[in-house]
Amino acid sequence: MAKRYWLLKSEPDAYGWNDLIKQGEGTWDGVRNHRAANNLRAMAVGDEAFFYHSNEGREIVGIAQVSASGLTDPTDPEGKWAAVKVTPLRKLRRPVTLKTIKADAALAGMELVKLSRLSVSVVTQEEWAHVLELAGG
DNA sequence: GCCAACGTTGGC
DNA sequence: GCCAACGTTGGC
Repeated sequence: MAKRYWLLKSEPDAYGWNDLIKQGEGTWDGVRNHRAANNLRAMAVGDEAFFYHSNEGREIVGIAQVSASGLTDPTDPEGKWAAVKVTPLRKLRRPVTLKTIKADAALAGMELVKLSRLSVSVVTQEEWAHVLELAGG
């Protein structure tokens, strides 16, 4: 299957891009929303994901790559929820803010915009390419 | 700090 | 099974 694209949201206070850089690899767990969990389960190794800072910054700061998929959430005692591992791929030349995304007609349909509380969302190939353009490549 | 959106819970 | 109440998230 072709590579797919995602967006991972995190509060920089709790776990930011710099934390991912520092650790080299991060486990994406603790997701307790069914739609977000479904997205997690759909991820495959090699897929790429925007790393978005919520609350503080409110911008896409970098790109992460899925390094392990289909894991069971280690923070879930019942083992029902999913998790993946990601590694930092690269930082964006220019962060792309939520404001910019909302103001851009080509990105108005993003799951991030439509379901603002979703912590793991889908990014289409077109949206991915467009955000990269805004980021200066 | 406020509030809208959404999910979950619990009474019926 | 419906729906009101409540809690949480996250943008502003």
